[in-house]
Amino acid sequence: MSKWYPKNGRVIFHVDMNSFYASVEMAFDPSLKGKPLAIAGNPEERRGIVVTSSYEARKYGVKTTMPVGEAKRLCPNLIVMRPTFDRYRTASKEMFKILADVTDMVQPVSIDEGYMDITDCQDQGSPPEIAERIQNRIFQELDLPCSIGIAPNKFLAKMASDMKKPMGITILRKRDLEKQLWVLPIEEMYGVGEKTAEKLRKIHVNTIGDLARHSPLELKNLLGINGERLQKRATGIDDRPVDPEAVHEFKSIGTSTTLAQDTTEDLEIRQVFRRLTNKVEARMKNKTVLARNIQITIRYHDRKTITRSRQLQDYISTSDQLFYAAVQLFDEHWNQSPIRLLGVTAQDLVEKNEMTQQLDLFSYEQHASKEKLYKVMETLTEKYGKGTFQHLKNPTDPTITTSFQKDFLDDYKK
DNA sequence: TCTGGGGTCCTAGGACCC
DNA sequence: TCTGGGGTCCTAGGACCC
Repeated sequence: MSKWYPKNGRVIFHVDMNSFYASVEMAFDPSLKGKPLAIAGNPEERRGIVVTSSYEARKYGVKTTMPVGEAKRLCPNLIVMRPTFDRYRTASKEMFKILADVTDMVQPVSIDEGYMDITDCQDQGSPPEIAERIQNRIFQELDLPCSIGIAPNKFLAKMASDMKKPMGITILRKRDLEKQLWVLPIEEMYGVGEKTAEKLRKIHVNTIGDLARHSPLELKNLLGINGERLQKRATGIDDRPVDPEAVHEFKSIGTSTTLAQDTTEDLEIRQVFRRLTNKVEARMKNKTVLARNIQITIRYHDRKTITRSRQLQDYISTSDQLFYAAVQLFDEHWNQSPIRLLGVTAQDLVEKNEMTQQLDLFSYEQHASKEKLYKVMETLTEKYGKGTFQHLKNPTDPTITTSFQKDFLDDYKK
């Protein structure tokens, strides 16, 4: 058994649910099993693209992001369903519960996949045994298929889980890279998309093996830091840890919507922004965060898309605040042509509860009077509400601009 | 039959400071 | 007197992933 757990190394799983949305619908309504099924938006509202399809549908050439019309042409018997996200979220939670029974070292990366570090799970059996138990439990208890990749790091585990689907378990050892990984075409590598593949093909890098063996300097010149990283991964090096906390560390919260019809109507645009900011507010409340930066997205009728963002004076969270900031940006930048999509994203987020604990940032030991500092902070906290000290990293910084900070300096100098 | 919605990370230029 | 170089912040856009 110990041969599975090297002294200087890790054992990483990547658990990947197979055609997740379609599988959840089939578990919910078993009469769908064995039929070509696609989950897609409503074409009437211009959201008609395939999000997920069952393996039966894939046989006909149905693919993710394909317009529903085209999918139906390829597969006339295709059953098309709208997504029911609540079902997927519930199934996802159950799935991660099963993973958590093995170890706390689980990092969800999306609704249907996650990494596990099982290096310290030797008492539970060999990695293939553990993987099989996980796969069986998810299948028997939730009626959902998954594939699991077993490897010494995240990248290889991710590539491994992709090799056998559905219901595969694939072990990818360092010594097997040449046979199992290097033979794959370059666009199948995680992190290589259309643009990068095109560039790599031009310098005759056609497989992952070609990438591993190519001149590092040339790759750096072509792709920058990403070139170095991709090559490292191709040779089997990836030190990223499995981080169970990462899922809580949100960097942005945003929402966007494609309009049923392009519009130039000011009232309608404002109504859309109101809906969007209501949604962002609700999700920010859920996570108890505040934002100091707001970004809007405008997609025009010709699909040209622009983003405009602004750093704010204060941390905000309410729909009103988001709305005013968003509409202001919009009025400054809209070129008057018909709009296809609008979006609002809150960025530069901070945990609300942490805001009251930011006193540390002051280095108030350097100030003449602690008591005075506390008193001023107290007064201003009353005036502005709890959590106002987050952005006050250096109260003596002459460049600070927020109204609160000016007040603080004025009061403190007295 | 035209191409959704949710994210992350990286780059690059300009402003500004020292 | 008309000129270096490093560092950080801000903004816009692009690539990629599910």
